[in-house]
Amino acid sequence: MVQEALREIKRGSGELIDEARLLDRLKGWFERGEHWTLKAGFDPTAPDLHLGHTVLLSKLAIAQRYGARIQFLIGDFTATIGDPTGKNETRKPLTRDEVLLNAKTYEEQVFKILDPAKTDLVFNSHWLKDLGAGGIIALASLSSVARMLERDDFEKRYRNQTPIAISEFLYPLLQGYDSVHLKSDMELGGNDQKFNLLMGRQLQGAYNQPRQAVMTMPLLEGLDGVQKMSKSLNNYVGVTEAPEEMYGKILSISDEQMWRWYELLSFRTLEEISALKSGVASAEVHPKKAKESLALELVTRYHGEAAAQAAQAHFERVHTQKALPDEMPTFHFGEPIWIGKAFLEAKLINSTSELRRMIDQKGVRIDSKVIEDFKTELQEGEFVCQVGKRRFARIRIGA
RNA sequence: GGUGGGUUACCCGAGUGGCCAAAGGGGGCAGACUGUAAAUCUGCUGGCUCAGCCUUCGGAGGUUCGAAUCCUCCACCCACCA
Repeated sequence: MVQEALREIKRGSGELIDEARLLDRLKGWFERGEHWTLKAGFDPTAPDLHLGHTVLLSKLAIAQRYGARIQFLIGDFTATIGDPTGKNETRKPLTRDEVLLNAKTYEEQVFKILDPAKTDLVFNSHWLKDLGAGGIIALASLSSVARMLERDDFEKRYRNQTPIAISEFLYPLLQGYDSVHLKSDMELGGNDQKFNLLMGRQLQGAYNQPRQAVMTMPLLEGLDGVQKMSKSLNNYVGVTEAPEEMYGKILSISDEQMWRWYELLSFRTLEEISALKSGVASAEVHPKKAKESLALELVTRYHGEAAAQAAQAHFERVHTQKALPDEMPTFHFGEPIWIGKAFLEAKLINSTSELRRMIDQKGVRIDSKVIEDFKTELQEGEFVCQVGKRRFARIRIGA
Protein backbone atom coordinates (compact mmCIF):
# COMPACT_ATOMS: atom_id res chain seq x y z
CA MET A 1 0.00 0.00 0.00
CA VAL A 2 2.59 2.48 1.10
CA GLN A 3 4.89 1.54 -1.73
CA GLU A 4 2.12 1.89 -4.26
CA ALA A 5 1.26 5.34 -2.92
CA LEU A 6 4.87 6.33 -3.14
CA ARG A 7 5.01 5.21 -6.76
CA GLU A 8 1.90 7.17 -7.60
CA ILE A 9 3.22 10.30 -5.96
CA LYS A 10 6.62 10.01 -7.56
CA ARG A 11 5.27 9.36 -11.02
CA GLY A 12 6.62 11.85 -13.52
CA SER A 13 8.43 13.87 -10.88
CA GLY A 14 11.84 15.36 -11.34
CA GLU A 15 13.52 14.75 -8.04
CA LEU A 16 12.47 13.63 -4.60
CA ILE A 17 14.70 14.65 -1.74
CA ASP A 18 14.29 12.84 1.56
CA GLU A 19 12.13 10.00 0.41
CA ALA A 20 12.37 8.55 3.92
CA ARG A 21 10.47 11.48 5.33
CA LEU A 22 7.66 11.07 2.81
CA LEU A 23 7.54 7.34 3.48
CA ASP A 24 7.26 8.06 7.17
CA ARG A 25 4.30 10.36 6.63
CA LEU A 26 2.64 7.89 4.29
CA LYS A 27 2.99 5.18 6.90
CA GLY A 28 1.38 7.50 9.40
CA TRP A 29 -1.56 7.86 7.07
CA PHE A 30 -1.99 4.20 6.27
CA GLU A 31 -1.40 2.91 9.77
CA ARG A 32 -2.96 5.59 11.94
CA GLY A 33 -4.96 7.74 9.56
CA GLU A 34 -2.77 10.77 10.25
CA HIS A 35 -2.95 13.53 7.68
CA TRP A 36 0.24 15.13 6.52
CA THR A 37 0.85 18.54 5.04
CA LEU A 38 1.97 19.25 1.52
CA LYS A 39 2.82 22.82 0.65
CA ALA A 40 2.84 24.42 -2.75
CA GLY A 41 3.26 28.13 -3.37
CA PHE A 42 1.67 30.20 -6.05
CA ASP A 43 2.21 33.69 -7.29
CA PRO A 44 -0.98 35.74 -7.11
CA THR A 45 0.01 37.88 -10.06
CA ALA A 46 -1.24 35.45 -12.66
CA PRO A 47 -4.90 34.75 -12.13
CA ASP A 48 -5.23 32.69 -15.30
CA LEU A 49 -3.88 29.23 -14.84
CA HIS A 50 -2.42 27.44 -17.81
CA LEU A 51 -1.61 23.81 -18.40
CA GLY A 52 1.89 24.34 -17.07
CA HIS A 53 0.48 25.08 -13.63
CA THR A 54 -1.73 22.04 -13.76
CA VAL A 55 1.26 19.72 -13.73
CA LEU A 56 1.70 20.64 -10.09
CA LEU A 57 -1.99 20.72 -9.33
CA SER A 58 -2.60 17.25 -10.69
CA LYS A 59 0.21 15.99 -8.54
CA LEU A 60 -1.33 17.63 -5.48
CA ALA A 61 -4.65 16.04 -6.30
CA ILE A 62 -3.03 12.63 -6.38
CA ALA A 63 -1.35 13.24 -3.04
CA GLN A 64 -4.72 14.10 -1.54
CA ARG A 65 -5.75 10.51 -2.12
CA TYR A 66 -3.01 9.46 0.25
CA GLY A 67 -3.73 11.65 3.21
CA ALA A 68 -2.17 14.93 2.16
CA ARG A 69 -3.69 18.19 3.30
CA ILE A 70 -2.65 20.74 0.75
CA GLN A 71 -1.25 24.01 2.00
CA PHE A 72 -2.13 26.07 -1.02
CA LEU A 73 -0.03 29.10 -0.39
CA ILE A 74 -0.64 32.37 -2.12
CA GLY A 75 2.55 34.38 -2.06
CA ASP A 76 0.78 37.66 -1.62
CA PHE A 77 3.42 39.26 0.59
CA THR A 78 6.02 39.82 -2.06
CA ALA A 79 3.36 40.63 -4.62
CA THR A 80 2.00 43.55 -2.63
CA ILE A 81 5.50 44.87 -2.12
CA GLY A 82 6.59 44.34 -5.67
CA ASP A 83 9.81 42.97 -6.92
CA PRO A 84 11.88 45.77 -8.45
CA THR A 85 14.35 43.28 -9.81
CA GLY A 86 12.35 42.22 -12.84
CA LYS A 87 15.10 41.92 -15.37
CA ASN A 88 12.99 42.63 -18.38
CA GLU A 89 9.69 43.87 -17.10
CA THR A 90 8.92 45.88 -14.06
CA ARG A 91 6.41 44.05 -11.98
CA LYS A 92 4.18 46.53 -10.40
CA PRO A 93 3.03 45.91 -6.88
CA LEU A 94 -0.48 44.58 -6.49
CA THR A 95 -2.99 46.11 -4.19
CA ARG A 96 -4.65 44.11 -1.48
CA ASP A 97 -7.86 44.03 -3.51
CA GLU A 98 -6.15 42.78 -6.61
CA VAL A 99 -4.52 39.99 -4.66
CA LEU A 100 -7.85 38.96 -3.17
CA LEU A 101 -9.47 39.04 -6.57
CA ASN A 102 -6.72 36.92 -8.03
CA ALA A 103 -6.99 34.49 -5.14
CA LYS A 104 -10.67 34.15 -5.86
CA THR A 105 -9.90 33.30 -9.46
CA TYR A 106 -7.44 30.72 -8.24
CA GLU A 107 -10.12 29.10 -6.15
CA GLU A 108 -12.49 28.84 -9.07
CA GLN A 109 -9.92 27.30 -11.36
CA VAL A 110 -7.98 25.20 -8.93
CA PHE A 111 -10.91 23.32 -7.51
CA LYS A 112 -11.61 21.79 -10.87
CA ILE A 113 -8.66 19.65 -9.93
CA LEU A 114 -8.19 19.76 -6.16
CA ASP A 115 -10.51 18.53 -3.46
CA PRO A 116 -11.48 21.65 -1.48
CA ALA A 117 -12.19 19.65 1.65
CA LYS A 118 -8.53 18.69 1.85
CA THR A 119 -7.08 22.04 0.91
CA ASP A 120 -6.12 25.02 3.06
CA LEU A 121 -5.80 28.28 1.26
CA VAL A 122 -3.18 30.37 3.07
CA PHE A 123 -1.64 33.78 2.48
CA ASN A 124 1.93 34.34 3.55
CA SER A 125 1.37 38.00 4.30
CA HIS A 126 -0.43 36.81 7.45
CA TRP A 127 2.82 35.92 9.13
CA LEU A 128 5.37 37.74 7.00
CA LYS A 129 4.01 41.23 7.38
CA ASP A 130 4.67 41.19 11.11
CA LEU A 131 8.14 39.81 10.78
CA GLY A 132 9.66 43.27 10.84
CA ALA A 133 13.16 44.40 10.04
CA GLY A 134 14.53 42.57 13.08
CA GLY A 135 12.87 39.34 12.05
CA ILE A 136 14.14 39.60 8.55
CA ILE A 137 17.68 40.28 9.65
CA ALA A 138 17.54 37.36 12.06
CA LEU A 139 16.29 35.19 9.24
CA ALA A 140 18.99 36.47 6.92
CA SER A 141 21.65 35.52 9.43
CA LEU A 142 20.64 31.88 9.04
CA SER A 143 22.10 31.66 5.58
CA SER A 144 25.15 32.99 3.82
CA VAL A 145 26.11 34.75 0.65
CA ALA A 146 28.19 31.77 -0.39
CA ARG A 147 25.14 29.56 0.02
CA MET A 148 23.10 31.93 -2.12
CA LEU A 149 25.72 31.91 -4.81
CA GLU A 150 25.42 28.16 -4.99
CA ARG A 151 22.24 28.78 -6.81
CA ASP A 152 22.86 28.42 -10.47
CA ASP A 153 21.33 31.57 -11.82
CA PHE A 154 22.79 33.75 -9.06
CA GLU A 155 26.21 32.33 -9.71
CA LYS A 156 25.93 32.91 -13.41
CA ARG A 157 24.68 36.43 -13.04
CA TYR A 158 27.34 37.25 -10.52
CA ARG A 159 30.02 35.95 -12.82
CA ASN A 160 28.60 37.82 -15.80
CA GLN A 161 28.32 40.96 -13.77
CA THR A 162 24.60 41.23 -14.25
CA PRO A 163 22.93 42.74 -11.24
CA ILE A 164 21.46 40.80 -8.37
CA ALA A 165 19.26 42.76 -6.04
CA ILE A 166 19.61 42.07 -2.33
CA SER A 167 15.90 41.41 -2.23
CA GLU A 168 16.44 38.45 -4.48
CA PHE A 169 18.45 36.85 -1.72
CA LEU A 170 15.56 37.48 0.61
CA TYR A 171 12.93 35.66 -1.39
CA PRO A 172 14.28 32.16 -0.87
CA LEU A 173 14.56 32.92 2.82
CA LEU A 174 11.00 34.11 3.08
CA GLN A 175 9.74 31.16 1.11
CA GLY A 176 11.68 28.87 3.39
CA TYR A 177 10.25 30.61 6.41
CA ASP A 178 6.77 29.87 5.10
CA SER A 179 7.58 26.19 5.52
CA VAL A 180 8.73 26.84 9.07
CA HIS A 181 5.54 28.65 9.92
CA LEU A 182 3.33 26.06 8.31
CA LYS A 183 5.37 23.14 9.64
CA SER A 184 5.13 21.57 6.22
CA ASP A 185 5.93 17.88 5.86
CA MET A 186 6.67 18.22 2.19
CA GLU A 187 6.84 20.87 -0.46
CA LEU A 188 6.19 20.56 -4.12
CA GLY A 189 7.49 22.97 -6.71
CA GLY A 190 8.81 23.41 -10.19
CA ASN A 191 12.26 22.30 -11.15
CA ASP A 192 13.48 25.88 -11.02
CA GLN A 193 12.33 26.08 -7.42
CA LYS A 194 14.70 23.47 -6.09
CA PHE A 195 16.95 25.93 -4.35
CA ASN A 196 14.06 27.66 -2.65
CA LEU A 197 12.51 24.39 -1.60
CA LEU A 198 15.75 23.25 -0.06
CA MET A 199 15.99 26.53 1.82
CA GLY A 200 12.82 25.43 3.58
CA ARG A 201 14.61 22.33 4.78
CA GLN A 202 17.57 24.34 5.97
CA LEU A 203 15.46 26.82 7.88
CA GLN A 204 13.23 24.17 9.41
CA GLY A 205 16.41 22.57 10.69
CA ALA A 206 17.54 25.86 12.14
CA TYR A 207 14.21 26.11 13.95
CA ASN A 208 14.52 22.55 15.25
CA GLN A 209 11.71 21.20 13.18
CA PRO A 210 11.69 18.02 11.15
CA ARG A 211 12.81 18.90 7.63
CA GLN A 212 10.27 18.79 4.86
CA ALA A 213 10.62 16.40 1.99
CA VAL A 214 11.03 18.16 -1.32
CA MET A 215 9.77 17.09 -4.68
CA THR A 216 10.31 18.96 -7.91
CA MET A 217 8.26 18.67 -11.03
CA PRO A 218 9.71 19.24 -14.46
CA LEU A 219 8.49 22.36 -16.17
CA LEU A 220 6.11 21.81 -18.99
CA GLU A 221 7.32 23.19 -22.27
CA GLY A 222 4.93 25.43 -24.10
CA LEU A 223 3.47 25.23 -27.57
CA ASP A 224 6.83 25.93 -29.15
CA GLY A 225 8.20 22.81 -27.53
CA VAL A 226 11.30 24.52 -26.24
CA GLN A 227 10.62 27.32 -23.82
CA LYS A 228 8.72 26.69 -20.64
CA MET A 229 5.06 27.39 -20.89
CA SER A 230 4.40 30.91 -19.78
CA LYS A 231 2.09 33.75 -20.34
CA SER A 232 4.75 36.22 -21.25
CA LEU A 233 6.08 33.97 -23.99
CA ASN A 234 2.57 33.48 -25.24
CA ASN A 235 3.05 29.77 -25.71
CA TYR A 236 0.48 28.63 -23.21
CA VAL A 237 -2.89 26.96 -23.08
CA GLY A 238 -5.09 28.56 -20.47
CA VAL A 239 -7.47 26.35 -18.52
CA THR A 240 -10.31 28.79 -19.08
CA GLU A 241 -9.78 29.06 -22.80
CA ALA A 242 -12.60 28.21 -25.15
CA PRO A 243 -12.79 24.52 -26.02
CA GLU A 244 -12.04 25.11 -29.71
CA GLU A 245 -8.98 27.18 -28.87
CA MET A 246 -7.73 24.65 -26.42
CA TYR A 247 -8.25 21.76 -28.77
CA GLY A 248 -6.59 23.54 -31.68
CA LYS A 249 -3.60 24.56 -29.63
CA ILE A 250 -3.03 21.08 -28.30
CA LEU A 251 -3.19 19.61 -31.78
CA SER A 252 -0.54 22.04 -32.95
CA ILE A 253 2.20 20.75 -30.68
CA SER A 254 4.87 18.58 -32.20
CA ASP A 255 4.63 14.79 -32.08
CA GLU A 256 7.64 14.64 -29.85
CA GLN A 257 6.16 17.14 -27.49
CA MET A 258 2.95 15.20 -27.32
CA TRP A 259 4.55 12.43 -25.29
CA ARG A 260 5.87 14.87 -22.80
CA TRP A 261 2.40 16.28 -22.36
CA TYR A 262 1.00 12.78 -21.98
CA GLU A 263 3.47 12.08 -19.25
CA LEU A 264 2.86 15.23 -17.31
CA LEU A 265 -0.78 16.06 -17.95
CA SER A 266 -2.72 12.93 -18.79
CA PHE A 267 -4.43 10.93 -16.08
CA ARG A 268 -3.85 7.73 -17.99
CA THR A 269 -1.63 5.12 -16.48
CA LEU A 270 1.93 4.75 -17.58
CA GLU A 271 1.12 1.40 -19.17
CA GLU A 272 -1.61 2.87 -21.33
CA ILE A 273 0.69 5.61 -22.49
CA SER A 274 3.54 3.34 -23.40
CA ALA A 275 1.13 1.07 -25.28
CA LEU A 276 -0.01 4.07 -27.28
CA LYS A 277 3.54 5.09 -27.88
CA SER A 278 4.59 1.75 -29.30
CA GLY A 279 1.43 1.74 -31.39
CA VAL A 280 2.54 4.95 -33.01
CA ALA A 281 6.10 3.71 -33.37
CA SER A 282 4.93 0.63 -35.26
CA ALA A 283 2.63 2.74 -37.41
CA GLU A 284 -0.47 1.00 -36.11
CA VAL A 285 -1.74 4.25 -34.68
CA HIS A 286 -1.56 7.49 -36.61
CA PRO A 287 0.21 10.14 -34.54
CA LYS A 288 -2.65 12.51 -35.15
CA LYS A 289 -5.04 10.03 -33.52
CA ALA A 290 -2.87 9.90 -30.44
CA LYS A 291 -2.79 13.66 -30.31
CA GLU A 292 -6.52 13.94 -30.74
CA SER A 293 -7.02 11.65 -27.86
CA LEU A 294 -4.80 13.81 -25.66
CA ALA A 295 -6.63 16.93 -26.73
CA LEU A 296 -9.97 15.32 -26.02
CA GLU A 297 -8.92 14.23 -22.56
CA LEU A 298 -7.70 17.66 -21.57
CA VAL A 299 -10.57 19.62 -23.07
CA THR A 300 -13.00 17.26 -21.38
CA ARG A 301 -11.32 17.90 -18.06
CA TYR A 302 -11.96 21.61 -18.23
CA HIS A 303 -15.10 21.89 -20.34
CA GLY A 304 -16.88 18.56 -20.18
CA GLU A 305 -17.30 15.88 -22.76
CA ALA A 306 -19.92 17.51 -24.97
CA ALA A 307 -17.83 20.62 -25.46
CA ALA A 308 -14.77 18.54 -26.23
CA GLN A 309 -16.62 16.60 -28.93
CA ALA A 310 -17.90 19.83 -30.43
CA ALA A 311 -14.40 21.27 -30.42
CA GLN A 312 -13.11 18.27 -32.28
CA ALA A 313 -15.88 18.52 -34.88
CA HIS A 314 -15.14 22.21 -35.33
CA PHE A 315 -11.48 21.51 -35.84
CA GLU A 316 -12.13 18.84 -38.44
CA ARG A 317 -14.43 21.08 -40.40
CA VAL A 318 -12.34 24.22 -40.39
CA HIS A 319 -8.83 22.90 -40.61
CA THR A 320 -8.76 19.40 -41.93
CA GLN A 321 -11.42 19.95 -44.57
CA LYS A 322 -10.51 23.61 -44.98
CA ALA A 323 -14.16 24.55 -44.85
CA LEU A 324 -15.18 27.86 -43.42
CA PRO A 325 -15.79 28.27 -39.75
CA ASP A 326 -19.49 28.24 -38.99
CA GLU A 327 -19.25 31.46 -37.07
CA MET A 328 -17.28 34.55 -37.89
CA PRO A 329 -17.60 38.19 -37.06
CA THR A 330 -19.79 40.13 -39.46
CA PHE A 331 -19.31 43.71 -40.58
CA HIS A 332 -21.65 45.88 -42.50
CA PHE A 333 -21.00 48.88 -44.70
CA GLY A 334 -23.54 51.04 -46.50
CA GLU A 335 -21.62 51.60 -49.70
CA PRO A 336 -18.97 49.95 -51.82
CA ILE A 337 -15.70 50.25 -50.00
CA TRP A 338 -12.02 49.72 -50.59
CA ILE A 339 -10.82 46.46 -48.98
CA GLY A 340 -8.11 48.30 -47.09
CA LYS A 341 -10.67 50.28 -45.13
CA ALA A 342 -13.04 47.38 -44.66
CA PHE A 343 -10.34 44.96 -43.52
CA LEU A 344 -8.92 47.48 -41.10
CA GLU A 345 -12.37 47.94 -39.63
CA ALA A 346 -12.83 44.16 -39.42
CA LYS A 347 -9.42 43.79 -37.75
CA LEU A 348 -8.31 41.41 -40.47
CA ILE A 349 -5.19 43.53 -40.84
CA ASN A 350 -3.32 45.94 -38.61
CA SER A 351 -2.33 48.40 -41.29
CA THR A 352 -2.75 48.87 -44.99
CA SER A 353 0.94 48.17 -45.35
CA GLU A 354 0.28 44.78 -43.87
CA LEU A 355 -2.50 44.27 -46.40
CA ARG A 356 -0.07 45.09 -49.16
CA ARG A 357 2.34 42.47 -47.87
CA MET A 358 -0.37 39.88 -47.41
CA ILE A 359 -1.58 40.39 -50.96
CA ASP A 360 1.96 40.03 -52.27
CA GLN A 361 2.18 36.79 -50.36
CA LYS A 362 -1.10 35.50 -51.72
CA GLY A 363 -2.57 35.36 -48.26
CA VAL A 364 -5.76 37.29 -48.95
CA ARG A 365 -8.93 35.58 -50.11
CA ILE A 366 -12.43 36.81 -50.80
CA ASP A 367 -14.98 34.06 -51.25
CA SER A 368 -12.04 31.67 -51.52
CA LYS A 369 -10.47 33.52 -54.44
CA VAL A 370 -6.98 34.86 -54.01
CA ILE A 371 -6.89 38.63 -54.33
CA GLU A 372 -4.04 40.13 -56.35
CA ASP A 373 -5.06 43.74 -56.59
CA PHE A 374 -4.36 45.99 -53.65
CA LYS A 375 -7.01 48.42 -54.82
CA THR A 376 -9.87 45.94 -54.93
CA GLU A 377 -13.22 47.40 -53.97
CA LEU A 378 -16.09 45.49 -52.47
CA GLN A 379 -19.36 46.02 -54.32
CA GLU A 380 -22.86 45.24 -53.08
CA GLY A 381 -23.34 41.83 -51.62
CA GLU A 382 -21.90 39.62 -48.92
CA PHE A 383 -18.32 38.43 -48.87
CA VAL A 384 -16.36 35.97 -46.82
CA CYS A 385 -12.96 37.54 -46.36
CA GLN A 386 -9.91 35.67 -45.19
CA VAL A 387 -6.41 36.81 -44.36
CA GLY A 388 -3.90 34.09 -43.73
CA LYS A 389 -5.06 30.82 -42.32
CA ARG A 390 -7.11 31.87 -39.42
CA ARG A 391 -8.42 35.38 -39.79
CA PHE A 392 -11.96 35.41 -41.12
CA ALA A 393 -14.73 37.96 -41.39
CA ARG A 394 -18.02 38.26 -43.21
CA ILE A 395 -18.47 41.65 -44.82
CA ARG A 396 -21.81 42.83 -46.12
CA ILE A 397 -22.18 45.84 -48.41
CA GLY A 398 -25.46 47.62 -49.04
CA ALA A 399 -28.68 47.88 -47.13
C1' G B 1 31.19 60.26 -3.55
C1' G B 2 34.72 58.96 -7.82
C1' U B 3 35.75 56.40 -12.54
C1' G B 4 34.30 53.82 -16.70
C1' G B 5 30.44 51.58 -19.77
C1' G B 6 25.58 51.60 -21.65
C1' U B 7 20.25 53.21 -23.64
C1' U B 8 19.08 51.03 -31.53
C1' A B 9 12.67 48.29 -34.34
C1' C B 10 8.61 42.64 -30.64
C1' C B 11 13.48 40.60 -28.17
C1' C B 12 18.87 40.08 -28.56
C1' G B 13 22.36 42.78 -31.19
C1' A B 14 25.61 45.31 -35.39
C1' G B 15 26.15 50.14 -37.00
C1' U B 16 30.57 55.73 -34.96
C1' G B 17 28.68 61.73 -40.84
C1' G B 18 25.70 60.39 -46.70
C1' C B 19 25.15 53.84 -50.13
C1' C B 20 20.37 53.54 -43.16
C1' A B 21 13.67 52.24 -42.57
C1' A B 22 19.02 50.75 -40.16
C1' A B 23 23.44 44.13 -40.80
C1' G B 24 22.75 39.38 -38.28
C1' G B 25 20.03 36.13 -35.11
C1' G B 26 15.55 34.90 -32.46
C1' G B 27 10.46 35.36 -32.49
C1' G B 28 6.18 36.32 -35.46
C1' C B 29 3.42 36.28 -40.14
C1' A B 30 2.49 34.46 -45.28
C1' G B 31 3.18 30.75 -49.14
C1' A B 32 4.74 25.52 -50.54
C1' C B 33 4.70 20.65 -48.29
C1' U B 34 1.39 18.23 -44.43
C1' G B 35 -1.89 15.74 -40.01
C1' U B 36 -3.73 23.93 -39.32
C1' A B 37 1.60 18.90 -37.15
C1' A B 38 6.98 19.12 -36.38
C1' A B 39 11.20 19.54 -39.57
C1' U B 40 12.37 21.82 -44.26
C1' C B 41 12.28 25.52 -48.36
C1' U B 42 10.87 30.59 -50.04
C1' G B 43 9.34 35.41 -48.91
C1' C B 44 7.78 39.28 -45.53
C1' U B 45 8.45 41.65 -40.73
C1' G B 46 7.56 51.13 -39.32
C1' G B 47 3.29 54.02 -41.51
C1' C B 48 0.79 55.97 -45.88
C1' U B 49 -4.28 53.81 -51.97
C1' C B 50 3.61 52.97 -51.91
C1' A B 51 8.31 53.89 -58.68
C1' G B 52 7.03 58.52 -54.08
C1' C B 53 6.21 60.60 -49.35
C1' C B 54 6.08 60.67 -43.83
C1' U B 55 7.74 59.25 -38.76
C1' U B 56 11.66 56.27 -36.14
C1' C B 57 17.79 54.64 -33.11
C1' G B 58 16.48 57.07 -24.29
C1' G B 59 14.65 62.85 -24.05
C1' A B 60 15.48 68.11 -25.36
C1' G B 61 18.46 71.38 -28.00
C1' G B 62 22.78 72.41 -31.34
C1' U B 63 26.72 71.78 -35.46
C1' U B 64 26.24 70.33 -40.75
C1' C B 65 23.99 70.69 -47.47
C1' G B 66 23.21 65.97 -44.66
C1' A B 67 23.09 62.88 -37.90
C1' A B 68 21.47 56.45 -35.08
C1' U B 69 26.49 58.31 -35.84
C1' C B 70 29.64 64.80 -33.84
C1' C B 71 28.65 68.65 -29.56
C1' U B 72 25.73 70.38 -25.03
C1' C B 73 22.30 69.53 -21.27
C1' C B 74 18.78 66.07 -18.99
C1' A B 75 16.75 61.20 -17.61
C1' C B 76 17.40 56.17 -16.69
C1' C B 77 20.49 51.60 -16.25
C1' C B 78 25.04 48.87 -15.11
C1' A B 79 29.98 47.65 -13.43
C1' C B 80 34.32 48.85 -10.73
C1' C B 81 36.65 51.76 -6.74
C1' A B 82 35.37 54.04 -1.99
